[in-house]
Amino acid sequence: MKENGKVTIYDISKKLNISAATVSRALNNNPKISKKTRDLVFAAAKEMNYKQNRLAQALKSGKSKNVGIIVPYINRNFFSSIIRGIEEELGPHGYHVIICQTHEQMETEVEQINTLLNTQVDGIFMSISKSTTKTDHFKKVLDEGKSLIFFDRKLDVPGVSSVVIDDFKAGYLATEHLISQGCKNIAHFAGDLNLEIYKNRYEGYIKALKDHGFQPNPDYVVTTLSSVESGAAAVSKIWELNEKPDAIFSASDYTALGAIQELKRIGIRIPEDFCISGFSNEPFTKYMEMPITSVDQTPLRMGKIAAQVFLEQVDSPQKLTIEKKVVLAPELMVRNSSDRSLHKLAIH
Amino acid sequence: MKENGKVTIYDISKKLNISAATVSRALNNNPKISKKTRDLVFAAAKEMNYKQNRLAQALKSGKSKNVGIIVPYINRNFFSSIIRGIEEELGPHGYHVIICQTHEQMETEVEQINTLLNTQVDGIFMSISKSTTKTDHFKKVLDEGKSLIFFDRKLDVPGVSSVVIDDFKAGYLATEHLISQGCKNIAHFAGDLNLEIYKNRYEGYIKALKDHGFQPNPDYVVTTLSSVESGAAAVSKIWELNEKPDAIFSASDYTALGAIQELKRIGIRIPEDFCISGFSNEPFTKYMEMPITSVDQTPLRMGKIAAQVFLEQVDSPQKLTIEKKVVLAPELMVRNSSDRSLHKLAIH
DNA sequence: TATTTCGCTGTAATCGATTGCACTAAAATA
DNA sequence: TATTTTAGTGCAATCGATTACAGCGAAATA
Repeated sequence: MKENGKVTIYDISKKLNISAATVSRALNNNPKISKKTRDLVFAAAKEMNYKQNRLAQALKSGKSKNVGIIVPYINRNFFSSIIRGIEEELGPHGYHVIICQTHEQMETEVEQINTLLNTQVDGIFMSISKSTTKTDHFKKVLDEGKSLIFFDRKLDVPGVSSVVIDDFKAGYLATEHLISQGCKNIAHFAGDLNLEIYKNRYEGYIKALKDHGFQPNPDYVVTTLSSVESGAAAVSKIWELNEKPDAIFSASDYTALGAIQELKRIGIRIPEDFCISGFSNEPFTKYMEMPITSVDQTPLRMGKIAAQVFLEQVDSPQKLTIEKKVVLAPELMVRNSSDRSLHKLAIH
Repeated sequence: MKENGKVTIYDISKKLNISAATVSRALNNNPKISKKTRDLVFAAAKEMNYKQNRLAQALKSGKSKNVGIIVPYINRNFFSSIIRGIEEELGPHGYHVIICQTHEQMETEVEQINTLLNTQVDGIFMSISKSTTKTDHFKKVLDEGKSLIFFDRKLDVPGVSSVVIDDFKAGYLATEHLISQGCKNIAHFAGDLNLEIYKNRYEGYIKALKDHGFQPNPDYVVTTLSSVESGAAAVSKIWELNEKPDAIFSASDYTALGAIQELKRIGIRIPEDFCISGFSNEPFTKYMEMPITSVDQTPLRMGKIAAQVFLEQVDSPQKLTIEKKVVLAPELMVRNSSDRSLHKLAIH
């Protein structure tokens, strides 16, 4: 009960007339300490309102029991859900999570990694920024003997584990679903193709078309930003084509929404005349009056699995040689924006 | 460049044949160190890839440059936006944010506070859980000389600062707006009235009614959970009344959405026959085909201001005596679900 | 020339907890 | 009774950085 509320093992040791070493051992339930002493120490610790100083422990042990999580923006549903998953899996193991944002800047990403390393985190989880091209800063993490785990957006770096969904398959499934609904001219609203995830979605789309005997049409592929406005603009663009599409597989729910709004505005009926699938299963997709078909990326699960990979690695002595790549299955949530079966029933 | 990549000031001091103290001073730009030595040290530090150990600094200085943020759930738009605001304001000052969840359990909240204190955070930001009734754990934080700042959901605890929006005013504004649209029988879908925020919204609602000559009707107040289902159920409930309401001020966007869905299902026209306002300005409210009127809580701003309050306190020596209470103005976002002016124009 | 001042650097303690090694007294064994 | 074992503790170094205090050589002053 000192002024600043800082009670240390030395305070306890003085009070009980024993050494600080004994207090430390007693608190850690070291079997070499007699039950009598241990009980005394615990009683005194409680009475004096002793709190262990995790900083001191961390300095001594070299393990801070903190991990860093780096994402472009915290307040995106996808990322905050992953963070939640990691926190919930790691919390019970005594870890705290430190959150950083990159704002999609590689420069900031490098900086964040450096400060996290300075803080002695035991590992780093991250989704790379859109502008990330170099990998030196990732290697630094490995050089320090800490594990690095990519989730969703990744780069191939030796020694770095990753947890992603199968974006290729997701693109394939969504496109195949649109085909199954009778769509013949399927457009794709792509994301930044420099990112692996968007490239894979695109390729899944292409493959599905080919597998079902459709010739991919480059005019049907529009690169968009993940925004409602961008989706509406992209619709205007493809609407200038002679042979207009009758479906869109969008790599983003926001562009899908913008597309739907624009299509309705120009009088297109969905899903009768036009089918749409988005991506990410953003909360709003299921709340719409016309719920939007989308691909669920199971972010909570993704976070939990990333955390499990981390835990395996910290416990293992040869952690750096293990490089675990987990690929999760995406789940297509079929909803009204692309589901003609409901509609047909209504017609009958 | 040792095995584990740990370079300390001692390594630099050995290499340059000077003392570690000099290295430390040089790195900290202590003016007592000659420029020559300083340059040598910086060069060596860079060459050896030296990284300061923030744990050691923290232990020595008593300042970890970490703050804790405790929220019920990370992946709620409102909370993740606040976290973002805090991170963006504190990051440039060298702070890291550690995130914890309570899952609305007071027990967990107490635990999280304890582990954060053990980790020697310099301050704690939090929104209390629904089940929080005691305040002992908050006092502990103050006893340790650290600042505690509530945002949104708070309790009155001496010495604890807070940043909230004026929920009373928000409730008043929303209700008054509904009145201005010609609604005569306005219901309220309330949240957990044990929480100050929901109580204030309710009271703002009551006051607005009275101020405009309406007699509050207890039958029109339904306590709901913040979910779509709960909103639909609440509509069913008020629809059993003889005199049915013609508007709802809902303390949650989710219940507002559920209400809209249910009202549409039973054939009520919105906003012609019925007006609705939600609360929180969840992202989906503006994306709906019938965008939902809602109260914006400006979470980003709230987070930034909370961070500013913290910064003022850590810099001030008598921080514990200052107890700052910031009340932000809410912003009513009027949208189609309650805006009859648009509708009238259409009729003309 | 003798003394004071100043600029720069080193010594050692400190933050709080942990742990290898040494030590003592009591118990077990010869 | 003499000796070994064992249980229980203490001493002191350590993790890495900071900082009060002391010290030393060179320049400035008397």
